[in-house]
Amino acid sequence: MILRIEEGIDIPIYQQIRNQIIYGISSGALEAGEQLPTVRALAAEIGVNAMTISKAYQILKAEGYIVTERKRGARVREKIAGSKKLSLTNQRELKRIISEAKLSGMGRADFTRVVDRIYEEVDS
Amino acid sequence: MILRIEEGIDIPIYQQIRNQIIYGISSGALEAGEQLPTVRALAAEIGVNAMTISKAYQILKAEGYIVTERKRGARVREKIAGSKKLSLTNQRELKRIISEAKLSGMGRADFTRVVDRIYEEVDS
Amino acid sequence: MILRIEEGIDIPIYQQIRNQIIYGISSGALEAGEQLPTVRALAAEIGVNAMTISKAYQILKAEGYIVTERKRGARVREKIAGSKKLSLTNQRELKRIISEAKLSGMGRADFTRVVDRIYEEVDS
Amino acid sequence: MILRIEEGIDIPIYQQIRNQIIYGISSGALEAGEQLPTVRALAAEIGVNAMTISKAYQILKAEGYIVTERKRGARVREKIAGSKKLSLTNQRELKRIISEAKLSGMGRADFTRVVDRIYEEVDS
DNA sequence: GTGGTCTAGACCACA
DNA sequence: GTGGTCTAGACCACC
Repeated sequence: MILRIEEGIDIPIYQQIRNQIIYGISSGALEAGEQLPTVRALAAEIGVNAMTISKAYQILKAEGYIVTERKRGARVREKIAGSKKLSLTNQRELKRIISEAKLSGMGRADFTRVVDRIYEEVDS
Repeated sequence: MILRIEEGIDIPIYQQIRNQIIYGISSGALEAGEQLPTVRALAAEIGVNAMTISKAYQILKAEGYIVTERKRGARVREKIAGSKKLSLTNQRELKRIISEAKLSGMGRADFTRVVDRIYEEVDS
Repeated sequence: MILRIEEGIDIPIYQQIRNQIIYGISSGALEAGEQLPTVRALAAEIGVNAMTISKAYQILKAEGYIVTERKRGARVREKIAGSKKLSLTNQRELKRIISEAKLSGMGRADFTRVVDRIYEEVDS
Repeated sequence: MILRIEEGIDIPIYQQIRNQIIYGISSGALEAGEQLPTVRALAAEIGVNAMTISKAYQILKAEGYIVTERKRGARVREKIAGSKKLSLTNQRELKRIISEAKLSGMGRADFTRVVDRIYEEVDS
């Protein structure tokens, strides 16, 4: 599991970390119950402050994706609660993306093809 | 064509305006070549600073969605460049959304159903 | 609206601030839409670091009690979403409190009396 | 009397043990004068460090819920001091919970209903 | 001038 | 040795 942080982009580092870990869980690269790197270790590895990692972990914890315990560190949650719905924020984002896709000339079939490709990537 | 600015949400106002205009073009509410309100008129209408509108228009122009001419103001571009591809940013966002959807228990069919619903909304 | 931070207690400062603001909203001391102190002003007033206040505001924002905007600062949300249920955490806490109350000799009526008293305090 | 330690929750293990024993006494599962398991036995049973159990017992002793005697181990106290009042800490917690309940749209009757339900659970 | 992000330190409770 | 909290600074985007 390798995290890559992009610099020339305006997504906060802690969000990028949060997103990458979600990719990892979703794709199976991180298994249920699997141990995550310690805050300090991950901070050293990607060269950021420990608080930045801590913030990412706290978000993931608040969202129900991981659990953290004092002595044991952070682990992927065994059972992640499934609402089976997109958040309002994600619905809004998806609408924006689809609007832009349509303006770029992509039809519904083209878009679905992209979705399928990503699904396979994530659905290893 | 009515612009609705949501407050209590983290998207900058100029981005919201940019997005809404894209929805408008995508859905046909704004036609190719159609005149957009002047910066000052739109600023007055939705009660924000003129600089904010100006910034939104500049972005839309840089992205190739509108053209601005001296004295005549801004118009929707006649032929919007069709790359038929998602931008890297949008691909990344879509991947994030799909990852979260999958973790929430949505299968590929569930997701495609949401896409279809939004497509119809935008494609009205 | 005065915030009082207690020191000899192991509740994190940002939590205490979060709680006090919730008391304020619940009791009506803080009205819907009312402006909260700026992060820096409140930090100076109670003598803590600005990040500590910021963290409290972010929690309140994530919980849907307040909204924050770049230029306008933080305000009490106009319509606070009502689940009409206690969180699991609060149910667990309430169970613990009731157990301890019972062991101290309080009957159900005694406990209800305390609840009523607090309700009036909060329900000004 | 079975102790269940929940993981993925922010309450320290020694506190969870302390709370569960209080539930037990309150509900009658543990009777006055009843012998508690030895520190080592309980530690082995639920798979935690003996120090953790010891800390829980020390707290319960300091709070007056149990007594410890040389050689004989720990027992539930015969007569638990009945102040018939909530501790200041519990009053504060209850106030917080009621404030949150009220903001979630629960009226006093709704809250009392929850209290009643828990009372029956604890009062079995 | 606002909230948001980030750093480089520090101390603490838990186990 | 872990995550959690806190400080005192700094810079940034937004408006």
